Amino acid sequence: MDFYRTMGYVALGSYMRRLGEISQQASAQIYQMYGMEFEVKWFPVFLAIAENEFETVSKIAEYIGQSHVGVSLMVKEMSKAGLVETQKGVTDKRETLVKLTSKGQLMQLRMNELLEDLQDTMTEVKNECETDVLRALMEYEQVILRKGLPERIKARLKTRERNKVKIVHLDPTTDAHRAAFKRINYEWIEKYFKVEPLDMESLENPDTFYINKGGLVLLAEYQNAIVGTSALKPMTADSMELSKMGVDSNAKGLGIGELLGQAIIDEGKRLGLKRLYLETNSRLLPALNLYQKLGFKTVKDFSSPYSRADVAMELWL
Amino acid sequence: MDFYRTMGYVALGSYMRRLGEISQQASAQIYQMYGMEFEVKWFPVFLAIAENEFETVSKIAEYIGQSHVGVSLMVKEMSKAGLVETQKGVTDKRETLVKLTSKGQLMQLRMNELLEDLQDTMTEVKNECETDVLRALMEYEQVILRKGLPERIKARLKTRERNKVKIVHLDPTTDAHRAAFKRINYEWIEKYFKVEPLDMESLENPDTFYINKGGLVLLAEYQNAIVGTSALKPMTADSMELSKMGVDSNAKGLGIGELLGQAIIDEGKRLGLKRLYLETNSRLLPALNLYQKLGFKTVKDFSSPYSRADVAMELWL
DNA sequence: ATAATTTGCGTAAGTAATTACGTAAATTAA
DNA sequence: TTAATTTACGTAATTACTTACGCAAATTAT
Repeated sequence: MDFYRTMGYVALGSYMRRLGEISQQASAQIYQMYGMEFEVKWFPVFLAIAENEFETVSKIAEYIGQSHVGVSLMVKEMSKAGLVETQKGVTDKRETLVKLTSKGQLMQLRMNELLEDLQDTMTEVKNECETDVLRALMEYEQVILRKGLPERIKARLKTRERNKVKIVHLDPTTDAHRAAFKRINYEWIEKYFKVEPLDMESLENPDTFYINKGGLVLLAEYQNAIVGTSALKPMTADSMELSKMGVDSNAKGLGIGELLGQAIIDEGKRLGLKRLYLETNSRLLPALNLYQKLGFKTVKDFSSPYSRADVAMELWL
Repeated sequence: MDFYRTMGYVALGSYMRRLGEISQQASAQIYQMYGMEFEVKWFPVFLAIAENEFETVSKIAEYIGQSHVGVSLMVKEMSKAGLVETQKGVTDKRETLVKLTSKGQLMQLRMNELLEDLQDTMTEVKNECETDVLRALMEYEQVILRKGLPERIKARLKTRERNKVKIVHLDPTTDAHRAAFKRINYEWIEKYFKVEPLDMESLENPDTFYINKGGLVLLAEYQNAIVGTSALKPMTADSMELSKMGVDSNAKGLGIGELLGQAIIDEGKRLGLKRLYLETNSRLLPALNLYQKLGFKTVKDFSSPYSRADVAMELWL
């Protein structure tokens, strides 16, 4: 068990299972000591039947938290051992009602003796421990029931992956850059709208359309692939238009849009701009939320060369 | 899980196992989230190999506390998945040395990221709990390692069973009594010594030999069977000789000898005796210990009609 | 040096559970 | 009332281990 102890909380699950298995082996020995021909695994099923006579298979299963199949098999075994007997339900003919036989009742008497002694023994163990294991386990169960481990770790995974995203300037001489810029933007435009002539012109020629005019195109690189784009095109001396903001559908959820947006704002500040402007569509809710989060405010009156634009926003730097 | 919680410490083992299983299911989800094609059960084996390159199967098994067969099978699976590779030992040709492949090393990098995040997550969980589960579990393990549950419960079982033993007077008209008196005493006399004429006379006729002379024969009854005997035979007006103290070999360990001895002493007091006397043999160590425990002291000079008698003891009431 | 024992590992079989799936009865919807 | 869905349960297959056992290499005893 040394391994599990050095691994600490990380291997808590395995450690618990292992300790549990050891305890169950001890239980087998104890049953033997008490002269009981009784399998450890029957214990919860047996107690459930002993408590409520004429339980059904599925009620027992639910009560003890095991599958109905497992209960069904165990009832069969216990039946063979002469401890329980079954009969079909009267009102509901699908049910299998289970009750103790007289032999089972004798076993129950012996079991009660064992449980009494075990209770005392466990109290002894408990008193030798500083902390109350059972309480600790029950509390732990409550905590991970409230919010499971996968859910808890998700946020950490996201920030970890987001940190791996690099923002780079589009290099017009790199084919992979040009291809990704086209692919990612055609993807979302075709999904929601129609590709317009201006789209084709800008996506095919990022150099002449953005960069040579004093603007820029930023790309998000993740795992050796380009997964996000955004562009700035000069409007006046101290303002530019943000556009072509797109994230690869396989890379959604990492917050890449936010990274790109923040990088664009930083670039704007670096270039000494006073204002960023953008046009988008009211159907693109995640985009609207992102722009709002970045600090953009809606502009009322505007006209656009794009037919899909029905919302305009600006950000004063 | 309600069942396990209401059962409390009695079902602690099952409860731990169940919680562990739930945690392991969560682990499977987490691996998937991290994009790892990795089975939960590989975890300890994988870490063992990652820590020490070129571990042997049995060293891994010992380290993680599983059977070497299990490790062998998992190494096979992981080998198939391309994570590890094996080679036969050079100095010891029986050994199978295991190390990570380059794919395994990549997996290890990802695993390290996961473990780092999991570490943080578990710290978060730990902080939400009042009591430290891991500490509690480790403490519990220590306590039951020091003295296991079967050992702890044994004493309680013994007193419970001893309380079921009834001491009764031999009834000469009851065949079962006479038969048991003979059987139990012949058993130990034949095992250690030789049956003497006086044995036969007394064992065949407990009425004329003991009871009609003012003495008595006590029997220990347990589970509807006679499992122990002892007799008192008058010597003088206020002293009697204790003899024929025997316990069925199947009922040893319950302390029946002590019960019989104490009952004999009580009878002696009730009859107003001043002294109990007995003869035994120095080879019968458990018997000597019992008599000493009951308060008998060795008598130096004595003569006995039994050839096996080489020790005499007395108790002043 | 030879024999006996121990050690390392793997195959086969067993165990205690599970999930997948099928059947029949009961319940709900149309 | 008929059809669709849900529920109760069992068989079969699967999983994640275990123990039993056997072989071969290494070590120890004679």
